[in-house]
Amino acid sequence: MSRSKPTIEDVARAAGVSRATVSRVINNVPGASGQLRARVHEAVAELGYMPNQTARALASGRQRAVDVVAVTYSPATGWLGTHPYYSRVLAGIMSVLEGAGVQLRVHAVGEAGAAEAIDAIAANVTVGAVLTNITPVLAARFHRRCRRAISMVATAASVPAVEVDNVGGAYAAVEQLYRLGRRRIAAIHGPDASTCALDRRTGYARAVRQLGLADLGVDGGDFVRENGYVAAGRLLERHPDVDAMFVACDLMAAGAVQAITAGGRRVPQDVSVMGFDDSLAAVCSNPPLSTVRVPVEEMAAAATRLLLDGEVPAGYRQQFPVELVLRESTGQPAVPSFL
Amino acid sequence: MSRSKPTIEDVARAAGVSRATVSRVINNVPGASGQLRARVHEAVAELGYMPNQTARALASGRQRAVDVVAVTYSPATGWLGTHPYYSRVLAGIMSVLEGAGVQLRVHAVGEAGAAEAIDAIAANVTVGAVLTNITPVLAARFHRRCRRAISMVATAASVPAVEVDNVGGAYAAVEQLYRLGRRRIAAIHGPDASTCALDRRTGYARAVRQLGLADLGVDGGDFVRENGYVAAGRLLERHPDVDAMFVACDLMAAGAVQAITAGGRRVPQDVSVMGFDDSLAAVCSNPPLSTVRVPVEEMAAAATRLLLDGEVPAGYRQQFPVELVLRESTGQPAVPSFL
DNA sequence: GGTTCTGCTGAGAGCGCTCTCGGCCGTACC
DNA sequence: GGTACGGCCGAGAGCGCTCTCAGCAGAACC
Repeated sequence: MSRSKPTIEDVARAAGVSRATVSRVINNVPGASGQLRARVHEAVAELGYMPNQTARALASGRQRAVDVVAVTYSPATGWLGTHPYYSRVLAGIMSVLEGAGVQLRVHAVGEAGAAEAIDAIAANVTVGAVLTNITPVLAARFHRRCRRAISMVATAASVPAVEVDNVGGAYAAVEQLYRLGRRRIAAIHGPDASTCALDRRTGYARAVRQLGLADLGVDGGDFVRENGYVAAGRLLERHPDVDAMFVACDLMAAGAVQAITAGGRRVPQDVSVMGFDDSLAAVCSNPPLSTVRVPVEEMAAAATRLLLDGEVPAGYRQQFPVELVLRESTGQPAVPSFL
Repeated sequence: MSRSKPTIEDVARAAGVSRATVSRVINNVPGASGQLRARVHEAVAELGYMPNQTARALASGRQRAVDVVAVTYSPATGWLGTHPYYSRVLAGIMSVLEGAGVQLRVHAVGEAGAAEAIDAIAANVTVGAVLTNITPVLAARFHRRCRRAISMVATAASVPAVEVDNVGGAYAAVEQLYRLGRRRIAAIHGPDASTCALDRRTGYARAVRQLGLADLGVDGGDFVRENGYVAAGRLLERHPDVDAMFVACDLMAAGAVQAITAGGRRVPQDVSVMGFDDSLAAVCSNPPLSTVRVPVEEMAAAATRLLLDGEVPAGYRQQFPVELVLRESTGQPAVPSFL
């Protein structure tokens, strides 16, 4: 006891009461007189006692932790360091967890051995899990093992999800470029593996068809800036008359802006650029990016709240609105929108 | 048993062995014959058994989790969502934890009640804690409660830390601008509460003095882009002949670039800009930022490895090198450095 | 005074696992 | 044959806590 941390037993002995009473006091449940309460509090303070959360979790059967599961497909360094999306997810979850006495656990799952890792995580879920960047197959597997889960994008039909109208957002983005007088509106698409990317591609295709424009879409590949840079360069080479680009995510759009200006064209005068997400990359770009705002933080917060409220019904869906955010990359607004 | 998850007891019964044997098999420790091993594995597979990590942690006395503690001083939304630094810390930790069977727990601690929160976290540390953005007082408190801790910046003398030569980095940055022919080198400083910011300020001051230049430093405030934008605007107004800016962090530098170009000047021709950190903001800016690279991921990874190796000696320091990364914001390199 | 009721309190049985310890058996050696 | 030894295996004691349940006062009522 002198060396290791004091346990509830030590407190009980010091206060001259039973473990049960100490437990009642520190958990603030009724059934202990004011007198004993004071004695216990005194002993707690004196010993510097802090309850062992692990033991508490085991005994009560409920640990309070939300798990974030991110599947990483790229090499290794991946996900968190490189894409602002994940930070936003964590920030959204955190905002709900603060003060709720619930921990946040982060799991990165490599592609190899993903199934086993998923199983292990699912088996140890407590409050619930927020699934990020997960394939439908893995999502379904997780949900089969553990119902307390919700995905940040629509995946397998059974898996609860918060989602956003990617098709409509992309459509609105193209429409906005059209409204600004652009007629050669190209697109840089994201990876086919991402349903978000596919939906945004669909929205673009639908819009250009509806507006009677040429489909100038190219594959950009993964959601990283470099790909946006390369794709934009290729695009300008192939179609020098392009006057606008709709890019599948802000990070790629930031790369596209760099490529466009590096090639001697001006943004937005010669080529307007529209991103998607409204992430840090959008406001760090120069000029700042007009973009389709995806309320990632709000979505993650909502998902977390659902988990805290209990099991989420299978197949549950909550749709969030997207919103056009106009900054300078599509034409000078009256006042810079970011001040 | 039919409803709830199978326990080790169920597996033991199914395999016709004792709990101890099952434990030996699933933990892959010697002392079980190949025959029983097979039986147990079979039973595990059949029941879909997954060990309860909480019980395992309690029994063995060692849970395997690294805690990241971030103190948030700003309003609420704060830290993770807005500054790339934290993502990099998490990414660095993750890279070490992957496959080590160690969890990552994230704790955001508000300014109010920080002391209590710190105590609670310290009492439940297992592998150790990585302290981020913490004040010396809180860091010392944490370290007093729990030795298995390491800070991402040098704080109280007793608290182990990984650190970087901010003074030298700032000095080198200014020197580089000088070497490029700049003579009116301004600075946008970070918040006084940050020791990093103070050190970078010192490095700047020392450099301009040494080089015989005017000290054109202004306070930018917190490490956010908006502050960089505003400060750069103010700077250009006050000193229209400024031909370079050394900015305390990339995020602010990205804002500064926006303000400079919005004011009709060109980067780097009219004003060179040098950031600090080499974060996502540096490569998303346009033109991409020359910056002082702080190897945050490597530092976080090293800190994590130290914790995994055991208790870190009080007062431990590990210095990491900074490195000038030259991109276009200080003059066109031969080839774009980011391709 | 006897009964019932209520409110505190502590004993003790777990939660699901790890890990020590001792028993048992088979082999080796004298 | 007797002893020593080493490899397997299971019994059982925890890990630090929660929570039920029974006991025991003291108050209230007839």
